[in-house]
Amino acid sequence: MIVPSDKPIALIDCNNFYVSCERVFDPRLHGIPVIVLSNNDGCAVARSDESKAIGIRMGDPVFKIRDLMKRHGVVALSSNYTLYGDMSRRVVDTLHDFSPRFEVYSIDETFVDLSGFGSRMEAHATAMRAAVRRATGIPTCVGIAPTKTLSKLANYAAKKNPIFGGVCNLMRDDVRDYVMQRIPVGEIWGVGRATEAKLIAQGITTAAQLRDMPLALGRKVGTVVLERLVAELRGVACIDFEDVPPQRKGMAVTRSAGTPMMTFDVLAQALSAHATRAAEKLRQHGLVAGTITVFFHTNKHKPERPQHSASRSVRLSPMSNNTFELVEAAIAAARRGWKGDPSGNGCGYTKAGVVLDDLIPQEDVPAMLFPPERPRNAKVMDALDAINDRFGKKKMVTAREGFDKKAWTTKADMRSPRYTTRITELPVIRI
DNA sequence: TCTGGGGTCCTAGGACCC
DNA sequence: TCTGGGGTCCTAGGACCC
Repeated sequence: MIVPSDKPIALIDCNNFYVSCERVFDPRLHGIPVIVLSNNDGCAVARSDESKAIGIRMGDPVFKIRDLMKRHGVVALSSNYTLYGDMSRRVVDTLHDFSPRFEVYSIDETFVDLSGFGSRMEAHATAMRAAVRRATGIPTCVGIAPTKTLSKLANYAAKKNPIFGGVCNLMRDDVRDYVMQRIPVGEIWGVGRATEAKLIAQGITTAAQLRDMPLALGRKVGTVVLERLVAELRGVACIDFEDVPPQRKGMAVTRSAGTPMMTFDVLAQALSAHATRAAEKLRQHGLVAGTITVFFHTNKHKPERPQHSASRSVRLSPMSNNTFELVEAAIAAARRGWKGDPSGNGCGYTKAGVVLDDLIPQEDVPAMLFPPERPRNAKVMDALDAINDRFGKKKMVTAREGFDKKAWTTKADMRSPRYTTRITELPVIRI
């Protein structure tokens, strides 16, 4: 017998997180439309309320909204992940005081177990918001409900409707039903464009209607995922609370190029840089990879130009997190996928990446009967990491990557200072 | 001129085995 | 002329998330 859950789960979600981070350090950004751009300064990935109000949508490409931005004086900033990552850590640190059990779900959202707070849970959530605001300057909203999907829904309501005062509690059936009848099905966590279209075709347009859909029909229209989602909307918890992060399965470093990469050398430089970064990430997490895949492709938004895309994988044996081994493997794989004209020029690749799979903790690597000679051992990697840690990223790189990056590096022309993590970029106050 | 990056999960279908 | 069935594993691709 499956019974609905009565354990309250809170979702605390930072409002317009990237923009809010920027505003903490530059108060001039308050009250005006601000957007934060994706890598390569391509699209808007975060918008202030003012930017949303003038019609800028999530993911809008900058070149398409240039007029709108000019008309309304929109301030656009390149993304500054160093800053956002550090601010995110500070937000989570604050939450430690509010529950022994929480799950950091993304850079700006955390699920918090509020079991045991009884009738005080709303007051507790309000105190949590105030504490985060005080400690970091970041505004948040909280949704409370018996399942993760419903707490996402509650959070959405808290953000949309000021009547809730930033905390929406959907533990009560009547409030929950009221809210669910008013939320469009496409806004539900787990319903994307494709599923939304299928549901609307079935006449299902609200969260309440999706909740009342027969489970079997849910499975037929979608998959087991949609069936589970329907159950979650009924208050049956199907998605586990992961307070211990699961072992990650893959890892990727991919970038768009500032200008198309025409020659194999330039592509190899970019892929070397990505493989180098990927190896660093592996070592930071104490992992090794069993498979490396490289891919590169031309600009899909320009179908009138010649198109080409390639993806090649290599097994790493022995498994590795060694920069030199990964760079070598990446280039060998790229050579197999490379397509150039007779003069040696390629198609102008605009994006390339390195993907690592079959990750396991370094200490779990199976021993080999006949291990190959590996002169570039862990000590060299330690030294490499120590130098780049002390003197700054990319101070020491492989010759394959080199220091001349103009041909492929990503654009980030409007990045704010790394206020909290670089001593040279501290904010300065003049009195 | 200019369109992000890094993840997870599920399914279908082919290869392979007995 | 007739030519199985059931299981597992792997991969590619789709959908979704932030």
